[in-house]
Amino acid sequence: MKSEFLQRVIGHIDLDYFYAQVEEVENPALKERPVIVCVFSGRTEDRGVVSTANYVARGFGVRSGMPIVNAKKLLQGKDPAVIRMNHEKYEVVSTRIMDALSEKVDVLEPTGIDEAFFDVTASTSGDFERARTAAMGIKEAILSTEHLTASVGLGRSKAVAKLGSDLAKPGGLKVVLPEQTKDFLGPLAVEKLYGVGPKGASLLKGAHISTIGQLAGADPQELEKLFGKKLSVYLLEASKGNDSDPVRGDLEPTQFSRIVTLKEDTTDVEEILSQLETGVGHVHEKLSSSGKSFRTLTAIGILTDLSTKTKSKTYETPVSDEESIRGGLAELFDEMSAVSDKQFRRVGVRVSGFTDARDQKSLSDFLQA
DNA sequence: CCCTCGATCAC
DNA sequence: CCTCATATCGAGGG
Repeated sequence: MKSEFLQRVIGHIDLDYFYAQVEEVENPALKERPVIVCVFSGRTEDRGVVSTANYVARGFGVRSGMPIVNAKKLLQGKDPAVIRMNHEKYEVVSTRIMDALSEKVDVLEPTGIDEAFFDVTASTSGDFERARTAAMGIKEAILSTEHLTASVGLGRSKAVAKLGSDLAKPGGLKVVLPEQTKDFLGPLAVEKLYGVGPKGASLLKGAHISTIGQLAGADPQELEKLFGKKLSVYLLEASKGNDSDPVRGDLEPTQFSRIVTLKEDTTDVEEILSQLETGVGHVHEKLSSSGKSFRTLTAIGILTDLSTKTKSKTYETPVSDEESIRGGLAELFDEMSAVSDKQFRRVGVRVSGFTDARDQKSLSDFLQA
């Protein structure tokens, strides 16, 4: 209970250019070369995007999300290493690191395969210098055990910590003391703030808000008109480093999904279901391995113009078998294609509305009814 | 309160 | 030219 009145000490850790760095560790000769780890769509030989590029490749202008073809142009004659993404491999490394990390902090909240928030308020008694030492130890441990570099930010809130690790990249440590928070955040561009993407940034620009400092001084009423209740309140808090969302170590996934790119655009439901079969298997496997059942099934379609259509159904009672997924999807895609005759480019499946053992219907519930 | 759907974010 | 996975919000309808 002693941490009850302490100012929080929050960290954010980000493994640098993770997928590409894992490949470098496995094959150190790659370090001198541009490396791009790619997701191939399977449409044609070279279609797809760059998932992660090492800093050598970034030096030539390559960015993640960039079509592979474009990246290759930028790396013409630069001896690039083009590597197919191997998610399983990165998952193993990530799990090892996250497990070790969870031993070194009070609370760890992974937010992706290569990043996590952590809380060290209690173990440092709220002292940022002790937290700095802990963070250096964490970076050192990852370097010596996995040969990987990471960037870390420390601050009094998640938004501050995240911003810190971002500015510390690659390989650095940024400590924002509570009393420095305002000066640190003030001059930064709003789009740097966690939760502000392209759409939000452009809305803010329209309101003549371009720095986090300006956001902090914005009229709450006006912000609410632009962003709604929840988000406007969050933005205002985060811009002052006062976002209060806690670091949670106990988060369970609430959905599993899989999207595949079709060999070619189509409206044919049979074809869609056939090509989505591996996706169904994947989602079903995730359900099995996590021991979850779901109630809501969603068919996802991404049309030729890249707009997204979804259609979902909720089962009366939780299910987890593959046939409920397959059969449900057939219905949903039939209904979807009946409404619009647009062609699908990518299709997917999502299960959500998990029920855990606590509120699972038990035999006694049935006997009572 | 529950369900459905689209949008946004960020990985 | 344009991958993939997840969480969250708000609107609209019941």
